[in-house]
Amino acid sequence: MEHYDHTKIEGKWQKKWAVDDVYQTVEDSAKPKCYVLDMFPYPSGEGLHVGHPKGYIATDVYSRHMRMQGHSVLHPMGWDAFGLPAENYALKNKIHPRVAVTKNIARFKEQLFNIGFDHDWSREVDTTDPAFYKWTQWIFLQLFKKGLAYQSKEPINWCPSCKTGLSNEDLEDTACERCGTQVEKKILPQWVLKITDYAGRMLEDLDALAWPEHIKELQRNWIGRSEGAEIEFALTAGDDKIKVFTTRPDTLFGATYVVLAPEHALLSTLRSSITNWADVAAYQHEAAQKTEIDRTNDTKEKTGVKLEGVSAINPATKQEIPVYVADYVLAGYGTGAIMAVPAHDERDFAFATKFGIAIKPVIGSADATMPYIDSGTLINSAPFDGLESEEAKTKITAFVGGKLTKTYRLKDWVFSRQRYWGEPIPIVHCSKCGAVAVPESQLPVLLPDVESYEPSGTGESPLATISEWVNTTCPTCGGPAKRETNTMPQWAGSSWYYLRFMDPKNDSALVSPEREKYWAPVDMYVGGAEHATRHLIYARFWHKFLFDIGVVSTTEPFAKLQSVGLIIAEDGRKMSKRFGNIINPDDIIEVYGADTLRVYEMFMGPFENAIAWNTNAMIGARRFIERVFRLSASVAQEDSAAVEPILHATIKKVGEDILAFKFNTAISQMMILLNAFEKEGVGKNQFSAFLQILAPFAPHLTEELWATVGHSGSIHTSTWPTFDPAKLVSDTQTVPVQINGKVRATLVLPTDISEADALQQARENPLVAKWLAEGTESRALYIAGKIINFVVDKI
RNA sequence: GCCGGAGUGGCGGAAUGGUAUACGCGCGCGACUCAAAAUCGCGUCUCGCAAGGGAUAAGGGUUCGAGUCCCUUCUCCGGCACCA
Repeated sequence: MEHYDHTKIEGKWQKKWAVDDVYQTVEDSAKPKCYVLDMFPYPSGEGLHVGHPKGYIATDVYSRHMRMQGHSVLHPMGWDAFGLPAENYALKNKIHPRVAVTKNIARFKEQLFNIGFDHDWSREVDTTDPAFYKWTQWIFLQLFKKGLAYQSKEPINWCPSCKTGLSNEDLEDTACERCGTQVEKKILPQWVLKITDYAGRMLEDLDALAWPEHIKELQRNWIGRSEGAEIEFALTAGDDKIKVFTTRPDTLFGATYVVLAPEHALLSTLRSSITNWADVAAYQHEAAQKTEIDRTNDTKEKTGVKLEGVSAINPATKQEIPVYVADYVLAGYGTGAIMAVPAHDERDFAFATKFGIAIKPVIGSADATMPYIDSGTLINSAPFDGLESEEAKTKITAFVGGKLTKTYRLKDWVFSRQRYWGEPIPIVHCSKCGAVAVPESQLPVLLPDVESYEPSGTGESPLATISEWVNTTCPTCGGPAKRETNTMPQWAGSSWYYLRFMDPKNDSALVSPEREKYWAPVDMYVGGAEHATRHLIYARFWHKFLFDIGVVSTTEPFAKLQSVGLIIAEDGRKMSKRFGNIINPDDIIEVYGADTLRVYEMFMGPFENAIAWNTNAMIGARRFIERVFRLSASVAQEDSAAVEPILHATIKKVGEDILAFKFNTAISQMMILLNAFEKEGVGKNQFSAFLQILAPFAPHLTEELWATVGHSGSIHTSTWPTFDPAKLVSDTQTVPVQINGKVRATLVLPTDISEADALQQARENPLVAKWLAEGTESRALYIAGKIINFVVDKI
């Protein structure tokens, strides 16, 4: 028998599959469809390491299985090539991002090709292709027209190293997620997307999604809903009112002061009434200087300034209470103002204690330890005394004319980047007409070539230096105008790319309604959990918007989601060029073969677990592949009766496990089957069925042996074998016998034996009889096919 | 602090409430070989000569029977956090 030459076999089939178009997407309305998608990669300059393909292998196994099960399968691949990673790589290596991206894509593609994936490359998309980003810009215009894209001059997160503004999702605590630099606050004119309008729906619709519970939980935390009330406090000066958000309107009678965030707009409005304005202004200035870290670090020591000359009226008690400005109240949450109830809130308690403000208990008993933060029965709140908190919340809110409301932790999406390598924002600024949408007929607004694409750091994009591009005419009035020079964030293209795969060549719509109806939603989406509060938030937001304007027919983009666990390096650290611990799949494939790599990565452990790469352990996968190859030489014409039950059990289990993403147990079951084949023999039909269920994992080897055994056509377009439930059970089965829960013997019993006969046989077994004789049998039970248990009371 | 998830051999891990440690790696012994590699066979939680006993982070409970369900505690991982 020939030696197993993986290089020859794998190369041969990869070429043939490409030539024969084996994996071309077929839109057959007679078949159920299945859209299987990976989170597409950034084509970085470092190429793929063995960790990247893990998710792609899983979707490959899944999509191959679905194809063999008779589905129309869409399994595409593309490139998320705009954004900081690609641009930083280009800057570092002194080549234009366009050139770098082209080169990197070619490299990635070759690496993916070597692993033998079933991607349909005729549907490849690239977010930096003008034919693609035309539609990214189009979506922005629709958002703009609906008032969901607006300009803001609020301070935003600024990364001094990447020299660009960032969204909340781009942060890792208070540092830039890309480079780890602490972000600063910077006031820059920004385009912001009103994702908060969708917060409620995004939260509510999570419940029905077939996503891992922990991913949904991450999103729930990120969106962060609080239910409470907005209540207005009148002032002793002027007509303005302070609107506060509180989750505890039941404690309103205990509100002994009000706090405004330092950035609160009302402060400057009240300037003329505030007699200690200099102190207040100084405090505002001080707060503005603090970084996010400073501000959140002083969790204990509260600071603030009392507004002199202005007081508020508690709408419940009608008492005059002081107003403070303090930075423990955040401008960006709720209304930027709170009613402070020191008796029932830890922060308010600390502040009131420091500043000598009255503390009035209104829940529980007056002598309880303060602050008492739980719900309870109201006191000191006539006429609401004696009510429970829950009921009081509604009644007190109504009593003072407030309204019950919800507020979210989620912030609007800062959408401008002061960088070169992104989609130009299709807006023209006209001194007469303001911000004007570029007409859709003029899309795409092409990203111009530029001599220096280095970020300026001034808060202006590098595009601002190209005057011939910047200067244009206003689409509305025809007068002189300037183009918007900020670009979109990296997340823009990835927020809708999955739609483009359905209809990648369409030039008149981002996706045709027919194609969309056929393929949507994505049936299985696979990627890292780190995208839970980034890409997956943005994509859901855009999708819901596209649903609202009638572009898509589903309210959610991704019906099912599986998160892939990282492969970490053998040294236990993250695989990174920095640590020099990267393993390149090309090297593994050269020595061990693509099928070995695929089987190993699926066998390593549960798909969601982060597991260290271990080249030693990978030998097991290689041995498995070789044993299958060797076994093919001793396949008999006649089937082996002895392996029938285990063969059918394996067909059943592998099919179920693939659907459940339990690839490790699917492979172990196939190993058990292979062990049985080697021991008991295997017939041609049995071996063929085995090859078919192994085919999604080891497509090259199985394709080769499929032909060797005598089949024509590709195994990958063959029909998945069916299992015969009648063959799952053999005539006899091994049943353990327990005495008081301890196994004392095992019996081989006919499958259809009655309880009485089973117990009888057990009692006659000498090992069992010995134990039964030691006491009085008080109970006996036979769980069919599972176990026999005798309860014996000791004498 | 709040919210998730997880703790099983030397390692990755398996186990609809029903023989804990499948499958694989590693290790040991043997066969083949002049020898080695590869391959194949046997063994491999722990105490014990054995009969038996003990062990799924710790402790309790439910059950004929618990890794699995319930309660308490500990540890690790992830998220959120001056969010009113």
